[in-house]
Amino acid sequence: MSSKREKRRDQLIALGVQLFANKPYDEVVIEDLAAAAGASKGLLYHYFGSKKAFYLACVRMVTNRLVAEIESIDTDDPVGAVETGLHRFLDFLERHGQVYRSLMIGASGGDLGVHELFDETRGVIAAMLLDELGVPPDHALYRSTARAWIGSVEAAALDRLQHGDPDRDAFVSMQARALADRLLHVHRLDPGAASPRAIDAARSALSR
Amino acid sequence: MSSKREKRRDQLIALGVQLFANKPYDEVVIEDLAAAAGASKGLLYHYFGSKKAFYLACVRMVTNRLVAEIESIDTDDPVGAVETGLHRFLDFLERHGQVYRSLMIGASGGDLGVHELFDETRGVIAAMLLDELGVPPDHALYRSTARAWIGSVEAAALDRLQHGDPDRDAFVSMQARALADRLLHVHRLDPGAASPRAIDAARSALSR
DNA sequence: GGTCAAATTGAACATCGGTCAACTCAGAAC
DNA sequence: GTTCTGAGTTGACCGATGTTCAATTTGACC
Repeated sequence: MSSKREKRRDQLIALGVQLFANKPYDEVVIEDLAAAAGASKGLLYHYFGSKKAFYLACVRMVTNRLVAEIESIDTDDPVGAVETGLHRFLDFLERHGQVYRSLMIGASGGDLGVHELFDETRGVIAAMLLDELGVPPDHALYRSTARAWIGSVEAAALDRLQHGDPDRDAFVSMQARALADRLLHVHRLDPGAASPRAIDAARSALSR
Repeated sequence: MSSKREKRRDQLIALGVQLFANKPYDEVVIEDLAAAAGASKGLLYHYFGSKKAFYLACVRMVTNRLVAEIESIDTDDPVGAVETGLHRFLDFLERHGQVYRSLMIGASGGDLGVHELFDETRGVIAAMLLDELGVPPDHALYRSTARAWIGSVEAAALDRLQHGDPDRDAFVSMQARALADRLLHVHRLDPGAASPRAIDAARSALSR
């Protein structure tokens, strides 16, 4: 249930996302923003308190969308889950790539900066992955592996966005395979940490 | 040979790196910066033209240092080269981690933003890696693989910096192994693209 | 219709990046 | 030795813009 206040907030945020996608942070002037919203400058401060806070709210709107899409994947089949996760990430980038890049690039660091927010998002996704593996979230090797893999997916996806180069299926299969390789390697170092089901899934992903 | 002008420039940059490491971009005021340098505001504009340009110069100073350290690795032994590269990166983060993080986080995007600079740095390192493999730099699968791996190393290293968790040797061996796995997989998809020497090295890295 | 809290405004303020005309001064030119 | 020149340096000033706030409007509820 969204109150009238929340509706207005979301409406302003949606506009902000749109503006910040095309211009970097310090080229977006609050006054223009307010004008575009058909409101006054002061209103934005009433709702958000500061320009930085407003920007953060815009970023959170976008990252939330991504997390929601990944979260809604049903996890009966671990291998399939990873692959659809990758596909959804690519879809997400195709639709919101400009925004994603712009938001990640722009802005500055305060007490809680954009970087922290993106990092938190990666952490949430890593936690979902670890949970899927049946591994406690503080297991050092698996946590490191999850973060490494997520970092690699992000880097390669942005590279792909720029070059258009490895086609979707090749990309997905390469990344899925890389994850399986990494997981099996950690499993060799510390058998028993991950659930057998996850390990079997990794093995089956490699033998294709 | 550094002229007097370049000396002064570097001196100002060194101070900038120090300040930007502790405070985010928009909390560092040019006037304070000038005062700390024992100079006037106008001088900074004489040397750099804008605050953003000054910030970029500071970032470039740091990324150059990293590239130089990686570039100076002798590449007789591919496996050893990768491992020492990883070690140097960890060393670099241990010494300049605060700066690295702060600089990467701070600032906003203009015509040429910080993000572009960091991305360029990753591109340079990826190119060195591809060159080492004897692969043309525009080979899609290998380029994607290189970017993915570099992204994973960066993500995992920052994670390690935060948690202190996987010890150095485990970290290095995991990442080296992950690279070998990825390379061999691409090699299976497109044999003949990479130099046999590199592929042999990857094989030997896996059988340890 | 009255009341009160929330929404909204716009003028005033403060900060800070950027500009510029002037000054200093070391070293080249004569 | 004097003059000239150009770079280094300054600090006062300007304009843009984020932020504050007292005042006004709106709208829901009794």
